[in-house]
Order: sequence, then structure tokens, then C-alpha cells
Amino acid sequence: MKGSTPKIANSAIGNTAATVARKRPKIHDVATFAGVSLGTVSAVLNGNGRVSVATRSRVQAAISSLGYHPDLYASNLARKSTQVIGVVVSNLQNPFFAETAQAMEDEAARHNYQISLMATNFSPERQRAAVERLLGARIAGIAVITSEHDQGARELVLASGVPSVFLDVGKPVKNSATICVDSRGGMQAAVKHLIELGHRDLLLVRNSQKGSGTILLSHKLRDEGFAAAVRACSNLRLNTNTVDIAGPGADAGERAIASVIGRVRFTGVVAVTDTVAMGVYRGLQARKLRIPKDVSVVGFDDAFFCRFLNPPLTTVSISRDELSRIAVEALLQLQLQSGNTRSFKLGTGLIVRESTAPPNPKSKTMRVNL
Amino acid sequence: MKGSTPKIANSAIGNTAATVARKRPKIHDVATFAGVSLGTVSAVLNGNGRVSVATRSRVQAAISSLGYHPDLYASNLARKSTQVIGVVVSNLQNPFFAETAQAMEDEAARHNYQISLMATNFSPERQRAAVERLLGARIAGIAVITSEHDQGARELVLASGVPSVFLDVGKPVKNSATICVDSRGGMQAAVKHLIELGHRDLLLVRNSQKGSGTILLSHKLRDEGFAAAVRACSNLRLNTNTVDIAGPGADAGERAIASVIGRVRFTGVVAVTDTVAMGVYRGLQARKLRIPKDVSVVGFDDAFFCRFLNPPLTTVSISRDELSRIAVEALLQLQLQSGNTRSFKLGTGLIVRESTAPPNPKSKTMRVNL
DNA sequence: TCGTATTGATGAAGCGTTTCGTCATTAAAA
DNA sequence: TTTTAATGACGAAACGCTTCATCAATACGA
Repeated sequence: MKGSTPKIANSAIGNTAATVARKRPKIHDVATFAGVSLGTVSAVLNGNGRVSVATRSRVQAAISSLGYHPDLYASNLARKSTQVIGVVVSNLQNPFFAETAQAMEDEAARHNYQISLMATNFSPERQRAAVERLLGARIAGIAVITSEHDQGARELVLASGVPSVFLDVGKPVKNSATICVDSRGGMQAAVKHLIELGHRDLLLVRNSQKGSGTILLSHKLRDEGFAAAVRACSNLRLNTNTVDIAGPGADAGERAIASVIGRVRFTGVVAVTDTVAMGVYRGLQARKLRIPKDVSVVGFDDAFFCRFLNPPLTTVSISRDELSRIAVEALLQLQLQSGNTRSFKLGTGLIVRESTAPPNPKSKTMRVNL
Repeated sequence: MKGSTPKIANSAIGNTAATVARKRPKIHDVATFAGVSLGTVSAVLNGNGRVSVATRSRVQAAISSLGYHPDLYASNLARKSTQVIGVVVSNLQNPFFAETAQAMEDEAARHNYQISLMATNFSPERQRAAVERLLGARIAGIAVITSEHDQGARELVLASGVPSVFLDVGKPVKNSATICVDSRGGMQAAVKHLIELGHRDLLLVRNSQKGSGTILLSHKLRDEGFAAAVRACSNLRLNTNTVDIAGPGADAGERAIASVIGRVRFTGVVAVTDTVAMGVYRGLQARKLRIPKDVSVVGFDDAFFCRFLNPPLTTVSISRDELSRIAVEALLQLQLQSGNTRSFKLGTGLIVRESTAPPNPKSKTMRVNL
């Protein structure tokens, strides 16, 4: 007797803490209140099965007067599947991801699905954690739309057999689709545009993420596009330079451009991201350099703010709507025809605005002191 | 026998469809594979209970070789509570909400909580749906950080007894806290700033959402702040005007300002939102009006892009970090001391950048033809 | 050597739903 | 009136996990 006393005390304390909040009503309470059975309440809740009008309204009255909310976990456990698509993106502050997430949600809604959104903040560990969590959530499919890529996360997804879509990465595998954004092509178009305007001194502001260990795949493809475009014009004696930025934000772009003025010749700047281009604008304008008179600038992504920069930014556009449409449809298709595999291409398009013009050979950015 | 045939056929079809995908392993499979009991696997998964090193590693091996992921729904059902805070915001494309969501996530993580994020896209119906879904998810608390407000959603939350935080809205109620952003004060500071610079002809670009039926509460407070500031200077013979925009985007701001030039006298513009201010910039610049030489502009929110506009935008800042800190801590406190109620104030601050300067009486915006 | 802790592992009892075979009742058909 | 079908409601069984009282085995102290 004496020995068990502490245990009882313990559990009593536990109960007290847990019972502080008013207890959630359960379906059983609703059934009792309405004078019907469990199954009937469930039928009312889910709109299936046969329920007479009178009973239905009695149950609904009980539900609202008890303040009942069906328990998500219990109901999903009992149900076979969920109508949820997992979406993993890098960062919600980046307009590309925020807009894509929104587009995914809209597209999913069109098919009567919901999305469960997770942000990794460019961290592979968080990507893996997000994937792990989603795989535990019985999702109908998972879309990994990130810049960074974690092989471990990819393997977890593929091993699970859940329909999946990856952006840019990897060969198509069973139950998985790949959407390849033509970043290289987009970048090549951007560079070609500058060259055709007459630029011969180009600067690429890129995000190599050196040292962080993370590879930003889409950014790498953009680098390659730049290199390929330059190679294609090897007859032109192009002078190209590259500067690495320290992070994904606009500030990093600003610092990068500031660090390079006076040390490198350029009249055209290609930024790996619109956000970075925004920083480039500021870095240039701080030195009283006019865009596009002194320096032309091209961005990448076609973020909403491009049109509102001064001058409006020439950029490479990726359609979030098309991306979302492809992703969701691929997922739903893979769900039906298991074992399949698909690969999609998503084109990019150069949008010429007012940040690009023929070069000014007298621009201050052509004077360097070495 | 014959009579039951169709039923069997039916269920067989159902099974086939459901069994297409490789079956998820369950905890039982892991236990069998590792030669231990259910409870032991659970102990390994959750890091509690006593498990010998040898057993632990055997279980872990089984987990990874089977590709096992614990079922979120089953485990949360069995568990008493979750460590999740529900967060409802208006729109992820609006930098204020995106940044606040991020800040909430960071702050929650600091307390070992996760967040479950839902966007309403300014729709009261979606707000109610989001709340309903979260209340079914056994969340530890819910933060409603939206511009629009739905009384039904609010009542659902309050009736549930779940700890809650609302932005700006309503009187403090049991188990609920209110965070009042001092939008009025912020707006007053903005107007006062313009007046002190010498402006007497002011234009408020606001989002009244007339006709949509939705009230954007925070925007309404900003309106009131404007009116109050004007009233406070009744001795100055101010000329104030208002123009309503059609939506929350920058385009709407651009159209609004375009519609008003030449019809109304102003040298200072106050925009209800930075995003709107961005559109105002463009509307002004399209008419070759210089900022701040011809027109001064003030925004609201301190979105990340303010610093990168040309010229950098003077705006009213709301600290997302402080907002998140208050919200999360209030939620956790309400959880412990049930029945409590709290009310917080969150200050705002005017950030003066380069979009405001003394007025130019010869500005084109002072010429109107009536 | 014998009690007494301590450690490691067990598995039955829930958690709150949905599902579905079953039954009672009523309506329609014969 | 009798037979058959349709309708409405029921409630046990499952969903996959966590928890915890219980037990076996081992280590410890006297």
C-alpha cells in the first residue's frame, strides 16, 4: 500500500494538469446528446450514408451546441487516405517560393486536394525533417520544390513509394517525376540579350554557397547557362567575371556589387535571382551609377516586384502556374498508375523591361585600378 | 451465395485500388523484424523509457531497412497533446505575413513547438475553414494574424477553449489574448512627419474593400490614424483626400494613383501598405513625377523591399519578431494558466528614408482641372 | 546466501474516428 | 394481404500508435 502511494500522487498531478482545459467533446458525446448512434453522427459529418433530414438537423444542432470539432488525427487514422499533397519549399520570404506555394495550393484545390506546406530555409537537415514529417502524414504525394537538395531526403521519399515530384534534380525514378526548369536556356537568353545589345564586359553575381556545403542546384544550372552562353560567343572576346554572394538576400547582392566596383570591368550584370538584382540596383545606385545608362542588369525568377523597381527589371520568368499544374497533375497520375515515371520540361522566357540597354563605354564601371 | 457475389466483387475492386502502392510498414513489422516488442520500438522512436544500447541499434537498423515512418495520425491520437501552434495569416505573398509566419516559426521552434500554417487569402470563409481544421488538430494554441476578420471564426476559437491570440481584434476574453498593433499611432506619426516637412495637401491611398463585405481591420485602424492626425492639426487648413484601391496588390495602388492625378491636389501620399506604395511609386514615375521632389510617399509595414526601392521608402515599421515573441509567449502562458486573459500593445515606429522631403508647390500634382 | 533495487523488455488497454455488415421499419409491388 | 425492396440507424471492429502496470533478469548490499 505504502509503496504505491507516490505513483498515485504522481498520476493525480498529471491528471490535474491535463484536465485544466475544458474537455473536448467527442463524437460519442454528440451521439448521446442527439440521441443517435456513433455511425449516424459520422455519416452526418462526412455527408455520406443515409440520414433522414430530421436526424441530420438534430445531430447538427448537437454539434454546434457542444462546440464539437472532429479530431483530425482520429479521423485520418480511421480513414484509408488523405487528400493532402505535401509541398516542401526553401523559403517563404523568397517571392518565387511564396508564389509557387500559393499556386500549388490553388492548383491542388482545383483537384479537391489540400496542401501541407513546409519551409526548409535552405537547410538540408530541415529538408530531411520536413520530408520525414510529411511521410508520416499519409500524404497522397509530395512535391519538393527547393533550391537546395539533400540526397538523404530524396532517398527517403523514393524508398517510401509515395508519388513524388522533384524540381530539377535527379533522374526519373519509379513513382517519381522530375520537372526540369530550363534555367540554362533562360540564362543563355539573358546573356545573349546583353551581348546583342553590345555588351562585352559581363559580370555574373551568383550564389555559389561555397563552404556552406549546400548545393543550390537551380543556381548551379544558372551558372552553367551563363558559362554556356559565353562559350557560344567565344569569337567575341568577351570579358566575363564572377562574384559570389554570401546568402540569398538582397543585402548580399548589394555587398557583392559594392565589393567589385573599381576592381572589375563590366557594363552588364546578370544576377542569379531577382532579389539579388534588387541589391545590385542599390549597390549601383549608391555609387551614382545609372541603370541602364551606365550598367544593364538582368535578374531571374520574375518576382512580383520586378515591374515596380526603378527601372523595371529585365528578367527570366518561370511560370509558377505551369509549374504547379505540372506538379499536381504528375502527382495525381503517379497515384493512379503506380510504378510509373515521368520527366517534364518547363520553359523559361526572357522578359525585357527597362533595365537593359546598349553599353556605355564611358561608364565608371569600366575604370579599374589594379 | 449468388446474392453476395456483387459485394465481394466490389470490395475486391476497392482493395485492388488501395493496395497498388507498397504497403507502409507499421511499428509491428519493425518489432517483428528486430525481434522485440511494440513498446520497445516505441521507446526507441520517442527516446524515452529504458532500452539497452544493443536493442536500440537493432531496432534502428530494422527501422531504416524497412523504410519505416511512424504514422503521424496514429501517434498523435495515442499521445495526449501535440506541440503545435496553429497560425492563420492572410496571404503569403504579402511580405508582412510571410515574414511574420517565418518569425512565428522561429519563435515557436525556440520553445520546442512547431507551427501549422494556413493562409486565408483574405477570405472570411477560408479563415473559418482554417480555424475549423486547426481546432481538429489538437493544437496547443492558435494565433490569428490576419487583416480580415470573421466573427464566426473568432467564436469558434473562443468556444473551443484553446488558447488563442488575435491581432487587433476584440476585447480580451477567457483563454485568449489580444495584440493591439498601434497602427493609429504609426499612421499619426507618418502624417505628422509629412506635416512637419511642410506638406498641407495630403492623399491617403487606402483599402476600404467597399462592397466586398470584408473589413480589413488593421487597414481601418490606419484610416482612423490618418483622420486623427489630420484632426489634431485642424488649425493648419489641411487639404486631405482619399482614394480607395481595388485590392491588396501593387497594381491596385498604381491604378489608384493614376486615377487621381490631375483631379486632386496633393504633395504627400500615405499608402496603407508598402506594397501599395510600390504601386504608387510606379504610378507617379509613369507621369514623370519625382519622389520626393514632386511628391513625398510614406508606406506602412516596413517590408523587406522598402530599402531597395528607388528612392528608399519612408514607412511605418511593425516588428515581426516582437509580434511573434508576444504571440507565442502569450499562448504558452494561457496554456498553463487556463482561464486567464491578456492584452498586449505592440508599438510602431516611423522609419524615415528618402521618399519624403519638403513639398514642391510647383509640382504637377498641384495642378488640377475640375 | 538472501532480500532488494535497478534495468530492460513486454503487451494489453486505450486514443476518437470511419467503415460496413446487420437489423428494424416503412414503402412499393404483387 | 403478403412479399420484396428501399431506407434509416446501429454498433463492433479496425486504424497504428503510446502508455504503463507488470514481470524477468541481473546487480548490489548486508
